[in-house]
Amino acid sequence: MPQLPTTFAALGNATRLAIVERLLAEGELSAGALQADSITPPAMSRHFKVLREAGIVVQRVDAQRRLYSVKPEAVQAIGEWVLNFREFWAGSLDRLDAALKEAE
Amino acid sequence: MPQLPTTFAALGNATRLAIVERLLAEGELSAGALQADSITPPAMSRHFKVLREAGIVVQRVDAQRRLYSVKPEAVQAIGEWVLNFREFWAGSLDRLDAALKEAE
DNA sequence: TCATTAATTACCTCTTACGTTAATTAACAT
DNA sequence: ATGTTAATTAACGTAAGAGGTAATTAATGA
Repeated sequence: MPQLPTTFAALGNATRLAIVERLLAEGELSAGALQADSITPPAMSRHFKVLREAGIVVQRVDAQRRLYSVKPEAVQAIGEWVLNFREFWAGSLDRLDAALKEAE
Repeated sequence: MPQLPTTFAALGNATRLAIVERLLAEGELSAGALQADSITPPAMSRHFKVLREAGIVVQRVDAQRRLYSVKPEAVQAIGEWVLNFREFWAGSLDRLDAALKEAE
């Protein structure tokens, strides 16, 4: 499991964040379906690699297609990081803790 | 208010994430108090600038000292991003939504 | 005033990130 | 076999990120 800075760094790029958001909203999608027309396929391919290596997405092979989906643990790790500092929120978010635990 | 990719990018560096975590845990601290000995003051200063420009911290001036603290909205924005995709968690995190709203 | 403390800005170096086009690999379909 | 589709790897250029030393600004204190 990669470090949190690595996760944040991977999401710190608008193209990659958009990929992850589409996968979260629509579920598993192929590289082709995720292709943005403002960028070339090789560039997209490298973004997928960054996301894979950061442990944010997993790749599944189906013939020539590469199907991607988000790893729940990655998003959950971010949620838990926020919750780790819930004292900062003056205790108003205590229920988040239980909720995140349930999702495990 | 900066974009989410900018926020993630700012936290995507181990030194800056450590700064933010100390501020969250200990509250307002001066640049000097946050100084890591593995890095020079100028380098730290530039990290503070990145965090300021990303809207993650605010600077307060006290004589020669610069006092930093975390902007709650920034951490909250991350929490809300996670929650925006709560359907992904099979509805088990619905309560997070209410909790984050309370913290506003 | 002059030295000290706190932090930043200027300048330079090196590495990584991100994009492109061209070439390649792999699986299908005819 | 051959062409087509899907995606990646190779090779290359440019820009941004992160670090250092030296110089500078600003406030304090003797």
